[in-house]
Amino acid sequence: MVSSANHTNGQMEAKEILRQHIAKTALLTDQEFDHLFSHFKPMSFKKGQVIIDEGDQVDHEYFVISGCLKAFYINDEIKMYILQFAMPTWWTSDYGALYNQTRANIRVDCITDAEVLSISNADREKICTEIHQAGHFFRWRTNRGYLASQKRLLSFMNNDTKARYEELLNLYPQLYNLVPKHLIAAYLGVSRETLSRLYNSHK
Amino acid sequence: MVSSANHTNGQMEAKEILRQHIAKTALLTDQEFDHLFSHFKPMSFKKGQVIIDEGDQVDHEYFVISGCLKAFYINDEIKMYILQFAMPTWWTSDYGALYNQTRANIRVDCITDAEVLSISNADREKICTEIHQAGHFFRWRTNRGYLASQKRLLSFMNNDTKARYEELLNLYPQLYNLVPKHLIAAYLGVSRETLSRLYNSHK
DNA sequence: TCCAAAATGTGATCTACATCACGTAGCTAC
DNA sequence: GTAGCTACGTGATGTAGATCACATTTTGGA
Repeated sequence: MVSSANHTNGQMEAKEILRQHIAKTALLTDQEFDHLFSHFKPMSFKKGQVIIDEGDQVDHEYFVISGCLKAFYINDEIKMYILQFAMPTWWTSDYGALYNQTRANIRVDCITDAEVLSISNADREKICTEIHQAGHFFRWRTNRGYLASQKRLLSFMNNDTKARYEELLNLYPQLYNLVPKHLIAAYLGVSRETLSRLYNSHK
Repeated sequence: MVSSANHTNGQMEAKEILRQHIAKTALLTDQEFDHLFSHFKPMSFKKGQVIIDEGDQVDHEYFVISGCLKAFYINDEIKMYILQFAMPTWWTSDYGALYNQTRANIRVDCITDAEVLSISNADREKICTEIHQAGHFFRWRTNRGYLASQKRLLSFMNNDTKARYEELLNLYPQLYNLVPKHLIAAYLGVSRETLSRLYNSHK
């Protein structure tokens, strides 16, 4: 199901990407960062591979190095709603299952081939007690996710589908060519037909 | 604008409410909790009072002891969208403005008379470095807010207005008698007319 | 106690979007 | 190559909810 990334180049790059990502928010010494990084495990996935499935026990969260994942919920085995397109430097998991130690009801899989760094919930908590700045970083990171979710909620209440579609492509221009249109519809919360009509009408 | 709560009874109660709230998630000694609590400032507000206004500088977050606040966004000075009804033991603020040190665009005011405990962003960060379990608590708390927001987003995409209305009243049964209906509509993201028709039709 | 403002109910009409139905193009697998 | 699957386009029709308009009730101040 999962194979470790073993090409040294990829690992070095991943480490640097994580370092720069954290450096934007928290100041860690090289030693502190090395200690933190030692708890992450690099992983490679193929397009379509499932990282978290319905009902799984969830112990890890994932930091995206390359590629694109999706975190999604499926209702009654019929309708799919995408909670997040996880692009490079985003974190993803089923945070409900992870924090409350319940079974997953959010799923995560790969839209493209992807490289990620994984860390267990226990290791993250441990690091946060060992390195204050790491604690600061993770509080900030969770708050950032909260704000993104809140912003999207507002957009949902305030804007129509067309505006939300343009907002999404503005945020992630790569998305248009990267992911099938019906997934974009599942993110916007509209039917694929409506989305199709949307960008074929005014062009 | 703001008056400190000076009735000793109220203060004792507030301290106990916060203690029990934190105890559910983190283990603090009495000394640690006293230290933490010393950074909180009790405040009393009257119904209708504004705690955070558009454009304010935001330095504090608020823990609700009694009463009900609302955190909301107003679009084009016309439409109001309620992000949160802050009931006892909930935390609220404009977390975007608080974390990023930008001006408030989320407002917070009082639906009823209310007692809260306020703490500054700086003090919270300081405490998190001083007391590991406090850091654990605040990471958990932010994650809880994130999950609530995510759940509401899913509900928005998946359910119609009636289902969301029943979901809300199920979560906060007190709300029906406590807040005007047009505020409930502003939380559900529908017009007050639609909400009115909703519960007058099937009764 | 009474008045003005806010909250609520209800009809008529309009519209964005869902749903169903069907057709085509393009991949992938053997 | 071709069978089958997935992605995508597009018409017809139904419906939840927005919006406008106005009546009625409730509430909070002076």
